[in-house]
Amino acid sequence: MKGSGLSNTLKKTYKKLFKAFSRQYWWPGRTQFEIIVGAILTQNTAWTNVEKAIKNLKKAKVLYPRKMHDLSERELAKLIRPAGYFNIKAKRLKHFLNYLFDKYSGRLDKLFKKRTDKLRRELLLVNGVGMETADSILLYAGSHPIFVVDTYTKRILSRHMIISEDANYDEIQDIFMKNLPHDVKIFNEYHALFVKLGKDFCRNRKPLCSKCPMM
DNA sequence: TGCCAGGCCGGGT
DNA sequence: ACCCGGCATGGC
Repeated sequence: MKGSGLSNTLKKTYKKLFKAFSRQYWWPGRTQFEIIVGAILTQNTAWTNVEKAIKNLKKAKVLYPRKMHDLSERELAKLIRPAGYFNIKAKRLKHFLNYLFDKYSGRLDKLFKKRTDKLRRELLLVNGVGMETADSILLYAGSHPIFVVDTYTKRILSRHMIISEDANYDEIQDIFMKNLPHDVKIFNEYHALFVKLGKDFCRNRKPLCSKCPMM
């Protein structure tokens, strides 16, 4: 599919989803730091499990960069247990915090002042932060205009023949970045709508294609 | 009761 | 440049 056709398809799809589901009010988290922590905890994990972990962190009053940085890895792992992969995720959170304190003295406002492309490259150097996590942090915590691609995005687009089965992350992201205005609100809402559609109608186990608003 | 969930890394080919 | 096993809890 070529340029203008694709652009129209993406805009129509957005309108269809927005009409079906309306605003999603993402990211489900208030502070920038909570969003970053959630982005790491939700890696290949159901959000309901992440919520339990976040609740533990709040109850322990460690959902702040300084407090979590001071916490031992073992203690952190214990608190985030319900999110699964708790040992490796505790390491990943620590890696991010080490980076944040080494380079930005623990200040997220400083971190997010960096240019989008430079910051993205930096985030990808943090062990445990891959492309989706980096882009989620950029868009939802930092309000940088970048499109987040996840399994739902891939599954939905490939099932609807808009992309091929084996399209990789960058290719899919490019489709959106090259065919939509670079608008934080649009990128935010679009990805959230894909997740909503994915959860309700496009699970791997139980697809509900007959009722899918895309059809 | 097995399979899956808003990935990513490290080692192998 | 891919491909694969490992990481782990909770819900349906």
